[in-house]
Amino acid sequence: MNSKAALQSWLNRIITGDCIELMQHLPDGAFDMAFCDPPYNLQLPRPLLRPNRTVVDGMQGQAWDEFASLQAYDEFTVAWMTQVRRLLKDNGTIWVIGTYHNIYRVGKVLMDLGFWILNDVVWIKTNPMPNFRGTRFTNAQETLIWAVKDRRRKDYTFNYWQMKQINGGKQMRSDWYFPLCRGQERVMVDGGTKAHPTQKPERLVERVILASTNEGDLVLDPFCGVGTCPVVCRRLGRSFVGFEIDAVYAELARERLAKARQHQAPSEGLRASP
Amino acid sequence: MNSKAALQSWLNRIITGDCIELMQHLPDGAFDMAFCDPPYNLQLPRPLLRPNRTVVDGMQGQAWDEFASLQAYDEFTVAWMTQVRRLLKDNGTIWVIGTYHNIYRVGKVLMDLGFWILNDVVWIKTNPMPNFRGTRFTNAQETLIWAVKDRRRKDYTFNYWQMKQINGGKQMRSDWYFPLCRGQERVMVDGGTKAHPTQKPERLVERVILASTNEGDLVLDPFCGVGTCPVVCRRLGRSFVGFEIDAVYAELARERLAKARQHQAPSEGLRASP
DNA sequence: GGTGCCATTGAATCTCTAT
DNA sequence: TATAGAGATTCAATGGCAC
Repeated sequence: MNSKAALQSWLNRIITGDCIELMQHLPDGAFDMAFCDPPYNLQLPRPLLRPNRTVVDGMQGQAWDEFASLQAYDEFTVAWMTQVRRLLKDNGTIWVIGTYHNIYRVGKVLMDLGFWILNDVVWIKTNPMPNFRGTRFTNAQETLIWAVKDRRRKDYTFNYWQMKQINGGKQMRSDWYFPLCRGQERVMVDGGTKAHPTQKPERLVERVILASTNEGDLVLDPFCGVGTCPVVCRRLGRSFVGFEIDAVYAELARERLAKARQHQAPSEGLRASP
Repeated sequence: MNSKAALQSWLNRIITGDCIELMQHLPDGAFDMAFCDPPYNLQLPRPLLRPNRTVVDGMQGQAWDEFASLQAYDEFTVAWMTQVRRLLKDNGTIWVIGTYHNIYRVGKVLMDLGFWILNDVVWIKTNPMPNFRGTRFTNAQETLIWAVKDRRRKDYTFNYWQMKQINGGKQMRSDWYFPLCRGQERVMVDGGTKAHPTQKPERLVERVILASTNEGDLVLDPFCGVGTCPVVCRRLGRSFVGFEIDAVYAELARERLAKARQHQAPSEGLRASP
């Protein structure tokens, strides 16, 4: 199977497997945007207790987030990001999300590979987890880096006016305020436990996609987890290819995707006149 | 002159010169905290010097030149940060402030040198400069990284309760809201032009110092510009050593420092009983 | 149905000391 | 060096349940 056939067969689907390997089957320059939510390499040796002595059900013990060293994490980053870069159009953009555990290393690699940073955006959490021990500041934000593949291309997609409209008529800023993903949106298993420890809120990903893609664009999601980005793409009329190495997450993502509302283009009669 | 004599002679003074060279005259482990506001990779205020004092060619546009520039900036960062690390106590902390132009590279070097990140803090600007061309989001924040020299040392200074009090009784978060440095505080020359392009607001530096030092502590400021950190140190009763390579900035900083209000320890009779 | 109280929980590099 | 026990310590949002 050639690379264009592979793309066709994976279009709007979630594929189980290692994105670094799978991306090698896809053709150069096929994607308009990539949304990347890689493992953060959190390095949590011990469980954390709340003041009432209950255990925080967090990232501790997640094998997929454990790397042998900083160097190993860097090599992993170079491997996946090199493929993502190859798959993007020259005026395509990449979004990467992370915290201080990984974002500085990821951002450095991104610059070294030739990406040109357009903004860094901070997702300010309206309801972050406190620092229970009083040893640091409440860790209240995550960072997203937005960059274009080729510095010389000024024709990357940025829906300035739509962003301005969303922001009440004022230019959209780089600080975005959303709560954590909880409630009905959170994917659950076994009755009442969260399926994925780090599911992102749909509203966050929605703003990313609205800002930097147009209807019909093709989006790459190499670490799609339980499928937040594919679901938002489907709702907003963007095509996508999603990869997820964990078979359980991938299947949950497919089920979620099947239930997601599909985008409806406005009918001819309802369109605004030109 | 030995290193302890050098420290004594520079105490609470602003020294004109290259911090990478000057720091070599100071003794190991003398400082409790370092506040570092290094030049950004882009729009450098002066020709970028490699650690070996050769000038980096400022030509723009060529890929090899961009890479050489990034690499030179990394070398510069390693050079100054290695010295800062040597001068810190093992439980001392470093603060570095930057934007997306440099903070990812600086943060990566910081981790590689063995610093252990405690938080990244975002300074959200309440009055940022808009993006006039409408090609990106308004760049509304800068990033500060706070890290301890030795990961194993848990006894770094963090004035948790004071921060909580400042924040209205709730745990201080990592998102801080301050306006840009303007008005009376902004150092001006020639009647009405800004003396320094990136003068930081005193309130921002004040929170940094209140959070991570105690009265009488010794603070290192290797890039002190027009002297915001020294002024705040003086007002809050912290000692400091400040370096600035630009003689004009350094002199403006000294004049500003001379006018700054000195910290007054509460008199014996006014102190709270133990 | 609405309101109020209580329990639960979240990408977290979260202590100190004795054995 | 690793483990166990004592001890100090949390904010906003959601959901269930009583009234």
